Amino acid sequence: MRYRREDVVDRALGVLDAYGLADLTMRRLGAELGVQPSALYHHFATKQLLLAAVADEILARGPHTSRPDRWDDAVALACRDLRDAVLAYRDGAEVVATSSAFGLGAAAPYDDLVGALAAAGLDADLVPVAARTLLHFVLGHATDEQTHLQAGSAGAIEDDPRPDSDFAAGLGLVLDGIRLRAQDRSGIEKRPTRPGA
Amino acid sequence: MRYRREDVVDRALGVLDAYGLADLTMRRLGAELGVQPSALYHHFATKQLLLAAVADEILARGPHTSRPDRWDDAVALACRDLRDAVLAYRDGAEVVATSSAFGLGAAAPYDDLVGALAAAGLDADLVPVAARTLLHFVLGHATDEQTHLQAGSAGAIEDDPRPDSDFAAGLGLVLDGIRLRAQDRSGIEKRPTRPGA
DNA sequence: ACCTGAACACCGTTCAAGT
DNA sequence: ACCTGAACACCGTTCAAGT
Repeated sequence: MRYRREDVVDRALGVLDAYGLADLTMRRLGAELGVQPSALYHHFATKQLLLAAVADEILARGPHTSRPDRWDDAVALACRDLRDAVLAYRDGAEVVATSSAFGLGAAAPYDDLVGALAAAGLDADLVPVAARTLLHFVLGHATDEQTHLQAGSAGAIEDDPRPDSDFAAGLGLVLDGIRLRAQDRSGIEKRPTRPGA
Repeated sequence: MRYRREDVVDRALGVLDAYGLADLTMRRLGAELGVQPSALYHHFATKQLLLAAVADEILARGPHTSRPDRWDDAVALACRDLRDAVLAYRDGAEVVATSSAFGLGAAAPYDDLVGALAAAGLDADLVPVAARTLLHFVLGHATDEQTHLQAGSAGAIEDDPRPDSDFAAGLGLVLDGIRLRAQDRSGIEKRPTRPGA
């Protein structure tokens, strides 16, 4: 059987979701495709590049909500989309975070955020800072969530399941910090930051 | 030669700083100590628990600045201390972040932040949210920095070296978001959030 | 273009046995 | 209490050779 890049990535997603990142090995993936591990190196020079392609595919398969007019709503939705995308696959957050850190893939969310932040009227050198701060929060939060999920199912750790409101609250925190520096600060008056908002 | 837990951790720190996390293997560490790899399992049940002890030691060796009176200064300094601690060892941020995510160690920074945030007069259930948001930012930022550092020295990626001001700017963002929710909001008026502060 | 087969240089972990 | 020696079940990657 002969495969193309996209077939390999598709099967890698399947192995990832079914067995987790630790079991997504070149040998395991080869066996799953009925092929020698060495055959995979015809499609990807290294495992790291395979994982970058997997990360990009996770993001491509995630939701791409149409951006609302208000810049802060657009930023919040970009974060939601990213979160939903990585939570859809087991260990998805870690795969995306690692590829993103190595600069080998997962550039789309950063570009999305920079685009959405452009309308905020921020100081130019604050845009990348804000984008990366949001990225660290979303991916860090999702990684924690998925780590505790499998740790809980393995019975290793006894821990509270962080609710979805936890994400919203943390995002609101960072978003308000950005709003304070934005030219258009209408979001702060419009949305009280005290509980009950 | 016979070793105790602390000797093993100390040598692990040395291997980590000299060769990086990827080369910190049980076999390598055993060789470095002049001992069979299996001997390490007398001190640590798994490699993960060894790494948790390494993470705790990295944090213990880091700075522990005395906390100022203002709650927001105390929070900022706790973040600085954490950052300085993990940056002092190669791949320190990743080691601490991983152990922290697995809940096997590195609990001190979270407790520090919760302690410093207690004086902010936040809604009770916002304190853990704020603490984790800060943790995600500090460790995510430091991990990025260290990843790009070794990627740059390996010549793999060409990337801007993010300056130290980048960290301060991101921290200011999150901190302002917390200040907005604090009972004592004097920090917002006292410290203009626009550039030139 | 895509794959096989075999090899190289490794991993974490277990376990009986030694001192 | 701490370690050895040997094994088990794996890794990522390379490379000549096949079709």
